[in-house]
Amino acid sequence: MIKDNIVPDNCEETCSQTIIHKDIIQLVSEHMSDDISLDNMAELFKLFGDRTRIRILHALNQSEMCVCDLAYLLGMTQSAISHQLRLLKQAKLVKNRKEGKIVYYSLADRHVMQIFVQAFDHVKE
Amino acid sequence: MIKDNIVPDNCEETCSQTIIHKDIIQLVSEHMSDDISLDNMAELFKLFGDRTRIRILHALNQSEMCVCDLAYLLGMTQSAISHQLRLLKQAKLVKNRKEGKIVYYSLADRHVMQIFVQAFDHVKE
DNA sequence: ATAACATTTGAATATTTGCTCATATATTAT
DNA sequence: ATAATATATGAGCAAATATTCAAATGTTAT
Repeated sequence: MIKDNIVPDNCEETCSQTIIHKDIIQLVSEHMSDDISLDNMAELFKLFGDRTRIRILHALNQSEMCVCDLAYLLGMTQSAISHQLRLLKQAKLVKNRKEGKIVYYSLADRHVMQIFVQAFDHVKE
Repeated sequence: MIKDNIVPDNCEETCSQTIIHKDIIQLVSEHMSDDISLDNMAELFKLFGDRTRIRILHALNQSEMCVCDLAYLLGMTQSAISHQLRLLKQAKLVKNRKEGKIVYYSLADRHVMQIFVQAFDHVKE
């Protein structure tokens, strides 16, 4: 789908922003993904972009775990862990099952961990 | 490499945190990556986890661009774009070349965009 | 019933972070 | 030289976010 020209012919006069390369802007804007997709990506990456959450996900990639085991493993309060698990669950990155008073969390989507693994390779240079 | 037991035998007495499954904690802790790697990953994802930066990266994936063209394309001030480009450059996600007074930015590492693409697939469900 | 325990949740706090605004730097044009 | 332009940068502000603390919920044991 080709977008309409986003760069008006008279933009030098009407736009506050300076434009140097009309042609490049026009070309790139035609291939820009819609904002919603990019926003969703940013939201996904935002969840990965936290030390606590990434350690939780990495741990759950090894084994299903309950909240207080995670808290002990990561050296954090159970409340802090619970708050983060809620965010991860909202994003459907983890799921849980209840067994008596204990709640076990696990990864909801193996596919997501592929992103994780690929980033891990990159970080190791 | 097998780590030493991180769960002391007498932990129920000495630890403030309750431990329910010693065996699982021991197992998972043996396979936890070192904190520095996970921290580096979190830092990388943090950079991806912002609407502006992800749009910049997506645009630069189409074509090298200068600062003020990016500003126009994304509808933001040149200063805001410049600040974000600085962060992306620090992380070696983008590089730049100078031609007169114009600075052209481009992706520094095609490999990084693989992470981007994989996440994009996931977001589209 | 009551007590103990695992977890959740809301409010408060502290930190981080993205943008704006003003200014500085660097290059080109006159 | 001076002016104009492209970019960079520092300070300040507002919004977002992670954790703590206290209290609520739900389950099991006595």
